Amino acid sequence: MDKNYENNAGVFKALCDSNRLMIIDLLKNGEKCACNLLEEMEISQSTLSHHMKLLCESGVINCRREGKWMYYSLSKKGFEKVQRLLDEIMEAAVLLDTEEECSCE
Amino acid sequence: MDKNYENNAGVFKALCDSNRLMIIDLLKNGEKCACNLLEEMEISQSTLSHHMKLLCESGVINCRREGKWMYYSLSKKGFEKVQRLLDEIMEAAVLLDTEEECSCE
DNA sequence: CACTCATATCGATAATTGTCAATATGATAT
DNA sequence: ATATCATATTGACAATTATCGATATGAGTG
Repeated sequence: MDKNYENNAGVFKALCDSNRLMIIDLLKNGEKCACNLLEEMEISQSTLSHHMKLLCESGVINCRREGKWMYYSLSKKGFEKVQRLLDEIMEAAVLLDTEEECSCE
Repeated sequence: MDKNYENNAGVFKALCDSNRLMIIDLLKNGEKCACNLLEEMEISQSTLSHHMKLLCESGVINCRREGKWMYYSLSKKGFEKVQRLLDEIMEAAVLLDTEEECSCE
């Protein structure tokens, strides 16, 4: 149980950083080399490498090496997993939006 | 652009903590009072309150006050927003899973 | 082999986040 | 008004994460 919460949280962690979302966005048009990503972002090479590692480990991004270069692409499987996670939450749920938004502040 | 990444990251941040996922899970069967949630979790009252604030602000949870009590429930709208975010990522994307999982490690 | 290039890892630091105990607030009841 | 109960906020601290520069690794090249 608790293990599962931890695991699932890990998947969402991959998506909760703005730089990582930008990386995902940059990959929407297809596979890119790490060096291309680096050019388009204002972060250091080691920081990019760190984010790529996280993204790959969480499964939402695929990578493959080609000689010196690393190529990254979005993982259909990975994102489907995230969707399934969300679906699980929603489907089992009694979702009753009260008329208004959260009324307390 | 950058603003948007930041905003979207915020939505996923709500889901990237195991205690918050547990709270969401506990709310699957319907609205619950903060005090009930507190009974079922091993965190302090102030910590729960902090998480509830985050969850409400991100929009995935509704709250309403009834006298002294706060009642929380999952927000259909909120989760649909998260799904839409994910869809945006996936739909625009050229998702090409290479035959195998990430081959580098 | 030595050299270069692309990427990964390490170690340190800064920033953010989770947590708690203590206290404040706001509602109800006496 | 005072007391009590449920929740929120505050302030402090611990844990985690993002970031960087420096260095290591590993692949290609001369």
